[in-house]
Amino acid sequence: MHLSPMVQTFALHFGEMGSRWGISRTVGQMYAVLFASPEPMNADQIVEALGVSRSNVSMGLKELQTWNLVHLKHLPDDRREYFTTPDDIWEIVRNLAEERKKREVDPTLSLLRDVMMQNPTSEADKYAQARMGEMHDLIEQLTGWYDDVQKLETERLIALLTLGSKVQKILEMKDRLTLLPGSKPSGETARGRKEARKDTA
Amino acid sequence: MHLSPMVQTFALHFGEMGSRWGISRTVGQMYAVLFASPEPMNADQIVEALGVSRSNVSMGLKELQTWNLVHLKHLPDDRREYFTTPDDIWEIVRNLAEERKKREVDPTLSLLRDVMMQNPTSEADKYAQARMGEMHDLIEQLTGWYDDVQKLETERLIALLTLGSKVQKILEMKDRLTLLPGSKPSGETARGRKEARKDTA
DNA sequence: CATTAGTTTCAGAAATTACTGAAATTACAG
DNA sequence: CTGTAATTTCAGTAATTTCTGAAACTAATG
Repeated sequence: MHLSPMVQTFALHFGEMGSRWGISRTVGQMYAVLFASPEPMNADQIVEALGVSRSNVSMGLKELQTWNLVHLKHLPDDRREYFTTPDDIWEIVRNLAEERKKREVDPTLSLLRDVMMQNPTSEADKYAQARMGEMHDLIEQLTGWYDDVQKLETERLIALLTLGSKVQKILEMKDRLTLLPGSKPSGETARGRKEARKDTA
Repeated sequence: MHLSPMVQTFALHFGEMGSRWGISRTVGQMYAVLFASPEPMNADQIVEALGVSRSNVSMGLKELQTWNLVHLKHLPDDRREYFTTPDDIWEIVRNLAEERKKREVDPTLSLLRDVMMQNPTSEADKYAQARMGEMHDLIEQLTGWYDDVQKLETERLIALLTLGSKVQKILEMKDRLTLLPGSKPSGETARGRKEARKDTA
């Protein structure tokens, strides 16, 4: 590995983490190196940096591209391909979430929906089905929130996260205010959803 | 596999998903079976259900326990150990998140903090360090939100998620109201954070 | 259109991870 | 204690995943 100690530490750790999240160690390291590099890098520079085979880098880059985690660049008077990571780190998180949703969450939801259509052949199956219904609803709840929030610009998203559960306080406050003209309390929407669940189960 | 077609479908899919998230196929299947079972199950029942070796189940159960994903039960007049998954499915998500945070996020934060203390030996390192700083801040932002929200009871959490980005609307509304007495707009906290970032970079 | 730089593919090798059966351990009952 | 049921450990094997080098492909260059 021809890397400064700092980047090396980072790359090794990131590779380790990658391997716990379904990405191979080397691909994780490759991403770390690209992420930390001030300039776009070509495949040979990555080979140089990590001491792995050229073909391995080629495959890794291909994988990173399918995850939308790197951008392809071309430098003038150089026909090699250069790669970078997005400048806005939140974009990275968004792309990652988007891709995992597409690959893992959506198929799971679809399978759970299918199962909900079948009719159970035993008491145990009936229970299993109800349980899967719970899981289906939970995933929908989470992805619904995600879809909603995903659209926000980085600035707004950060504001929302910083707020965290303090929203509750503001909601109460809003309730106190809006209750005056006799409108519905804001907990309503959530409770409505919960009730819907029971019909399905 | 001695399972109803419904649970079998579920278990196979869940095993597949598990393997993409750093859990072995079999452990994923084991969890699916436990999750879908109306009654607590003992190790031999899982062996029976999935057709894997007894020792494999033993190890799998141990792993699930280290993740806090199963509860141990004892039935009267039976000294075998029985296992269940929590009734509240949100508890499962919480435990999972908690454990992953402990194992992956916290060490990463700690490493990033260490790197921030070092002094860079080159321009490239300087950039790398700034980049890691961005990552550090992002993770802290996310885990801060998580820590905050994690404490909420299931009901409240669902309400919050259902609200999603609509909070923004309410914030604006709140701003309009609280601006009257001349107090600060609520975007403040987030923007303050962002500025802090730049000092570090 | 031949040469060459750059990239990808792919079959087999290497490394890692998962699984098994046998032996060891634990923990309870008589 | 002794015997037995339940569980765990672990060394070896099987299966899977990752990685490599050689060959094939692609496309720009003179």
